[in-house]
Amino acid sequence: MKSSVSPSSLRCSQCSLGKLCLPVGLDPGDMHRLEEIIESSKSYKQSESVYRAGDEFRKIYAVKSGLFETVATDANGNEHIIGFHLPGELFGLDAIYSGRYISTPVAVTSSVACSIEYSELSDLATKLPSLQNQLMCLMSKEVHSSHSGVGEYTAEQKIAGFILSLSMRYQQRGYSATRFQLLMPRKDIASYLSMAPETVSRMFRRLVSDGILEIHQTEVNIKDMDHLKAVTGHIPADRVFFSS
Amino acid sequence: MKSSVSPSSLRCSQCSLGKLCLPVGLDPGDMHRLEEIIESSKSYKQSESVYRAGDEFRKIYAVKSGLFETVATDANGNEHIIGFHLPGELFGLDAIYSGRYISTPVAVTSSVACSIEYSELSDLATKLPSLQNQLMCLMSKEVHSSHSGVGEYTAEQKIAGFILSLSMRYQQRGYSATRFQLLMPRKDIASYLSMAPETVSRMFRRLVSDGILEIHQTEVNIKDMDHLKAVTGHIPADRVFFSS
DNA sequence: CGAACAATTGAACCGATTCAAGATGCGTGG
DNA sequence: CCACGCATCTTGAATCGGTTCAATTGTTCG
Repeated sequence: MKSSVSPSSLRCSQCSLGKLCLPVGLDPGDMHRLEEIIESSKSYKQSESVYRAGDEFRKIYAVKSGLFETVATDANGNEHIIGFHLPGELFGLDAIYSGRYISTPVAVTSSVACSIEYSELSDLATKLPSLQNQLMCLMSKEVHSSHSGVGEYTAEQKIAGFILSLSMRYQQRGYSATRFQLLMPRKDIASYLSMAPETVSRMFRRLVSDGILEIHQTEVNIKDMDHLKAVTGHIPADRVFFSS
Repeated sequence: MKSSVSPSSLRCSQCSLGKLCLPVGLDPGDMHRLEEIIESSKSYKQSESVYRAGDEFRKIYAVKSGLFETVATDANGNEHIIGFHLPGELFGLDAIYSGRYISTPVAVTSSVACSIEYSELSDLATKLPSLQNQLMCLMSKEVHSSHSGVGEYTAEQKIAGFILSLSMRYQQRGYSATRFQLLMPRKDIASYLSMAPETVSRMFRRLVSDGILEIHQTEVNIKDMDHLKAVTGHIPADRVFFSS
């Protein structure tokens, strides 16, 4: 039996999301059926949580505007930021396995998100192979991103990599790659990167004094992208891989 | 439209794999159709690689026996171990997104793996909703595992968590949870945990002198599981989450 | 304007790395 | 079967990066 999905079509070259924050690459008819199961958007005030870790998994969410961060509590009761979710990105996908959400998404600023009942999405994916492929692609990307941060990095490399990751993700969603807002507090960046807030400050200062960045309050301006990439010394989450 | 997939059935309570190293939970007929697309097993000698980072993505692989580790090269040319794959576990899933493998799986000892053409699996999943669900579940588990290691941990916690993770994964596959072989060299454990090989030795020594472990060459014996869990101080990859 | 919180800066401390040396295990050949 | 050589693992001491603690500056908002 010849496969109906060619290898090249497996590649998810365009995972950026339309205004409905869902994968594109579907034909208009399929897209319409997808839109039908998307629930209406909901606004979240600052510090408001979408659901709580431990809640039963039912929906996945897409950020429409603002910023969400996911918080997980470890066995010792310490909270860790395990991810930031920019407009166009999804969260809740990691709950499929256990059937319960493993982290709590919190709105960093006033934000808007929409949701999709996973069981309905799953059903629809059965009927629309291209949607199924998009979903697998999204999940794979998550795995990819999780792994790309692995390794031994200095505090400077982690900060540079963090800024670079935000830059690429904003760019992919159609925003500027060189100017954007750092909406999350320093202590949350610190938690996400597993370092002290003081170190975050010091590394920002170093990157600024090296002429790589400009930072004024929450506003970031990347002055020397090449130099920034050189500092990271690792494979960014969204980097195209090359054969070695 | 009522969903045909109830929320409870979304939970992948039994992700352990049968002798064919693929998800169970399929009815016999479906299982048979799945078996048909599984390619014959292949043996790999020590240090032999299954594919290379950068190769075009076509297949996913399941470990039948032995041990594989995946190696990624960062932008500076440094190699990092980003994962170990025990019998019954899959690798190659992170390549769906980019269409190319991002890491090179290497046999740590003489090992056996089988493969499945992803396009055929993807096609079949369209026809078998339960298979699609199993695939999503597996991917979700990968994301889950990747996140669970996030956070600031001491060298001792990382080593304890590593041993605990292996223990749970071996147990899930029907092996002993307290006695198993540490087939990978210390330097690869060190790379995986982002620490110096010397520190791996020191931490093993500490856990042994605390009466938590016994280690003789590659043989590990967990003497005090509760104490081991207490030392980790984080949420192991396979731990059932609780609401806080 | 002033209070409360967030971010920055400085100095001492600590854990992990690095460098160097010694021990152990293992395959090979005498 | 033992001796040798190589690789891996272990152990010790000095160094370094990041944390911690403490104090200051900056920012936001009632």
